[in-house]
Amino acid sequence: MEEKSANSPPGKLKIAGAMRTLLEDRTFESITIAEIAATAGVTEGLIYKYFKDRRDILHHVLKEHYQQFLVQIDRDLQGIDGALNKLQKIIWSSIERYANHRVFARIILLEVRNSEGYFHSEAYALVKQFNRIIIGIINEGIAGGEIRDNLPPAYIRNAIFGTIEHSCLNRIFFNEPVSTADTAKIITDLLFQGIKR
Amino acid sequence: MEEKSANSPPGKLKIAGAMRTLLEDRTFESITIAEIAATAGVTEGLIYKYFKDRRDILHHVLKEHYQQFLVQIDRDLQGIDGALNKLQKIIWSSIERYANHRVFARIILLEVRNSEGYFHSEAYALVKQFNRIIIGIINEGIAGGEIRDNLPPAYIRNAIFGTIEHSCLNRIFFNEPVSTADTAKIITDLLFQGIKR
DNA sequence: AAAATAAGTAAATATTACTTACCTAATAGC
DNA sequence: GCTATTAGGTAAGTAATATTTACTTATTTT
Repeated sequence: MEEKSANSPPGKLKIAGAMRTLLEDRTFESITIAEIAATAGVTEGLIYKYFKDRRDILHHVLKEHYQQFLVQIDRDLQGIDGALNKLQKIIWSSIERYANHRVFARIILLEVRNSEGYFHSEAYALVKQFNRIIIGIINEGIAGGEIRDNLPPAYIRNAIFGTIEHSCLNRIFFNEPVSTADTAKIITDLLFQGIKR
Repeated sequence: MEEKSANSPPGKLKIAGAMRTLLEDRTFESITIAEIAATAGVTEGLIYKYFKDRRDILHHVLKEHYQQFLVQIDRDLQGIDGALNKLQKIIWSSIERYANHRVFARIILLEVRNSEGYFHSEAYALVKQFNRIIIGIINEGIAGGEIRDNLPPAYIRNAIFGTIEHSCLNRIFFNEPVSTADTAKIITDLLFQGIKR
């Protein structure tokens, strides 16, 4: 049975909400089960009714965020033609997400990749799904002659997301605001044209 | 007094060595103090004589790795003229490091950035030092007309390291071998020329 | 050689993730 | 409409493990 957040029991919603709140300005490692329970207003035991362990809560929160993100990306891409135009929009949308959803950025960029379990989570399945979409667009661009045909698509994807992530990470660490429009423009220009004069 | 690894007490060396060994195929989170002590052949108490806490051992190991890396980079750059040639060599050297020093890659790409303490560590000071070198080379390239003058240097740096890291991360996760030469060639080409046809 | 400091140990304590046994309210089946 | 079953929830434990403390032994310094 698909579990929609709408019909999730109130306790589960409160637990996930508490994790989100606490991640706003704390690292995952520093957040204790006792704190989560207190913030959620439930007992510690209940947490283990809904989640396998502490990390499972994190994966759950990421999954929900990523679902929203994919819905938004899908919408953002509608009506856009051309692989480069689509990539440009994806760059913009991704930066916008990181800039306006610090918790999402924190989790995916810093907190999950260091555990084996993540790669078997539902959240990671969504990441792979997004990846396939990107690779599809890149291949479309190569086939259509918009994108160079002597670069492996996976590297192009790595360049796009590596650059975005590195650019957003520092901002997140030091709580600096990110101008989505400016950042997206610079990164798109850099990746499309290269750095060489 | 500067503490050289040469004159570190044997216990401290064994502890750092144990951490390195265990990180070879385990995540930091999963490594316990008891295990470190057992692997090192010392008692748990001794660990707290030399290190503030568990994470401090990690920072210490990273610092030692990074020191080696900086020495190597310095050597690698000798005799190379031109900003782009230097950047190309730095790309190659960085990939080579990640490819051949999995523990180093693990620590810096996955294990430290999620804790506040890292940004006050000696290891991070070395990272900042390396960053200044890179920005210097980029500025040199802009001044000399080799590199476009309408891209902020920090973004160029982000693109270089973001792309390298993303390209090496997956390989590390899934234990795939990395061909330094091929990877460096592709990334350099991609970043220098851009992805647009 | 005495004093001081560094290296190292063993056992206690403190923290915190996770379990167990239980209660209560809702709900499905007859 | 009564009963069995399950879902939501609690409180008090247990177990794992990071960190401290008080102490012993070796090494240096004067």
